Amino acid sequence: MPRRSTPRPTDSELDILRVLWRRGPSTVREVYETLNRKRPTGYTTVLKMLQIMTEKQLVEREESQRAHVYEARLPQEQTQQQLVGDLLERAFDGSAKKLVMQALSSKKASSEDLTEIRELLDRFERGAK
Amino acid sequence: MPRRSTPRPTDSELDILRVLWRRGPSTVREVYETLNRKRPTGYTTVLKMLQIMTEKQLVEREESQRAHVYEARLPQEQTQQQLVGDLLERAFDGSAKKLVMQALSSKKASSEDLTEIRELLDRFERGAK
DNA sequence: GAAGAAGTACGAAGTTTTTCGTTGACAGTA
DNA sequence: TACTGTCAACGAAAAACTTCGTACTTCTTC
Repeated sequence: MPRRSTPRPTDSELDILRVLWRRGPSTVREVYETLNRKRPTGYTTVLKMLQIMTEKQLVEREESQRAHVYEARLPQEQTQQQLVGDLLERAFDGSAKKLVMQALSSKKASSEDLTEIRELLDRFERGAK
Repeated sequence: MPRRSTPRPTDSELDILRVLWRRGPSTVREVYETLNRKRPTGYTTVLKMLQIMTEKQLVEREESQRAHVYEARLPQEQTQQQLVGDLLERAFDGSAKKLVMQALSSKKASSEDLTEIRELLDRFERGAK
């Protein structure tokens, strides 16, 4: 039975997705070399991860070339959406306010960022009140 | 060697922590009964989880009574802080702005919430610029 | 004080996640 | 054609997570 929605990526899977989002479609070797700089990993480890992620539908595989090319199936924003929504339910009892406030105190945002966030707030206030 | 900082709680652990935060210090049975309403679970499963969580220092155990009393070791806010900070690094490349924007679009916050967030923004702007 | 209820501890088994060695296929080259 | 390097596939093993049965202890009540 096919899965309705992609499962939440694990930590390692997210590491790989981040590479794919940044680089775009990539071969195993490319992912491996990018990843290896941050966190020492074996080539076959990355390969296996990508194979598993293909099964889970987290990535898509293009097999026309000898070196298969992998691509994230969902855009970064959609996965972020999923992860935030998930955290919201699991740890914040669905209170977006609390999450936002914790996020803002957790890391300084720049002045420009704060302005952008204000604009977003305005748009929300006006729109879906 | 003692662990410097508590590990990130897993999904099931978070379920239990949420109960403890809501109820305050509780016996296994109390946690079990609260949890069981939402998600069918065996008593010994909850017990085992709490034992493991004690080892991981996620909870503290008071053994003076026959029925041990468990308590979350960290306040909810601190754990939320940890989880948000973690997600921030892992999925948002450290951009609090993006996280906040995704959080706000993920779930409607009330008008009052938006106002509170604005106040927080002001405080940030003024303070740690 | 024996029976039963309620509790903890322990261990085991199933599942998922993570890592990597080995094998065999394929391509380029001397 | 044989050698060398690159690749995917597979399987296995270790670790983490999750669940629960069983055994033993302690308290209560008749």
